[in-house]
Amino acid sequence: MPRTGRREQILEIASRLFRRKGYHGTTIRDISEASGILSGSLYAHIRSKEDLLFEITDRGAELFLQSLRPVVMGGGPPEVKLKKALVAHIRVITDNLEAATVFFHEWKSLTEERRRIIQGKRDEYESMWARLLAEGEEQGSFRLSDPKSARLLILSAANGMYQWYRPEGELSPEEVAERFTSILLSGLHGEERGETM
Amino acid sequence: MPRTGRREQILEIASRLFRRKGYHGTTIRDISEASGILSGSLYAHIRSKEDLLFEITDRGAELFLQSLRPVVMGGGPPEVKLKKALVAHIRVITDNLEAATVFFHEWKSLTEERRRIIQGKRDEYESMWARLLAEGEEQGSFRLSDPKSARLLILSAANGMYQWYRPEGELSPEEVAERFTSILLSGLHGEERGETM
DNA sequence: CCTACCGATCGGTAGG
DNA sequence: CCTACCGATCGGTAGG
Repeated sequence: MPRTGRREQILEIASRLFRRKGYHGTTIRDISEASGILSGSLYAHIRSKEDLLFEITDRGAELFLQSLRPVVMGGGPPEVKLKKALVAHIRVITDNLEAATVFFHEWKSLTEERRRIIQGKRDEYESMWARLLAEGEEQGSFRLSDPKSARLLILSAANGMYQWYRPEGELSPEEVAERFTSILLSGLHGEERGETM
Repeated sequence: MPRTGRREQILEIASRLFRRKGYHGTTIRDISEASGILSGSLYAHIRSKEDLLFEITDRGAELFLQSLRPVVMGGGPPEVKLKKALVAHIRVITDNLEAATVFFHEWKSLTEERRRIIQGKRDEYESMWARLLAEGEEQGSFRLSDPKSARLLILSAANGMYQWYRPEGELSPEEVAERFTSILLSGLHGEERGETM
């Protein structure tokens, strides 16, 4: 009978390897060596290599959704919600750097059916951001000449974080979110400082 | 003797496949079938599969560098240069969607020595953007409380375009660049409209 | 979770 | 550019 947490350990190791070498660039034997379980024995814990990719990717999607949902549903001024959303997004990335990277980078390697599941969750996440921006516009906080461009710019900037954020860097997730919010709200022409958000 | 353009044709096909399935997810036989050349015969044109990845990636890097260089070197107000830089960046992506995607997505699959070459060109590109922003700050056009965060936000947004830009979409590269510039300069609080840039 | 293994496929080559 | 092929490795399984 499998020791408790063994499967979690395999998922963590797979996340790390998929992040570094990609899904197709990682072999079952790589995972075997890194986990100290012979490759054939891995199949006592998993059904297939793709199962690992799906589970990592799907958990990642859920983390993003679950952390953004209360922000979008909650109240407060749009500026505050924007910052909270960015904090939530960055927190998911910084707390799950491997899984988040695999989520962004490798989900297209899933086969049809499972890729569609992830695609659905990505769409849901994107539409939550769209709602947040639309609300800001309705309330007069944001003036967006083109909401779609604004959404794409913000999401690209937020999604790109997994490529450069280092937990050991000088800025905390909250500080990065604060600076991004400042630039996004006021632009390069004149950032506001010392906002009490 | 190889027909003229045969090698180019192979590179184009490889770009398309690497974009869709990733480098490790694409086999020599995939390229063989798509190009109508038997897999063994491909090696009359290339030395290795990795050669293809490197050539695609390196050409992509050069396209980005060569299109940004005249903008950074040239004169004009920082706002105009920012927009020109975004136009140049988007143009490279839209005119070379496959190669640009491979450049962003697959360069880490290169082996040590060649990955370092690409890394160097990426650093060079990033530092050109840094110079552009620093110049804007020196001239009083931009007020950046944190230049590094600003650079990362802008580059992430610009780099993310390969993931969503569709040539057949409603916005031309210039129009996307204009909207991005507007948001980046003035922020969501108040975009300027009808600027004569 | 191990031993022992399988058929399929991989990138690449020899000889024309 | 084709024919014919190679050794290595792949994801996965049978039987304990």
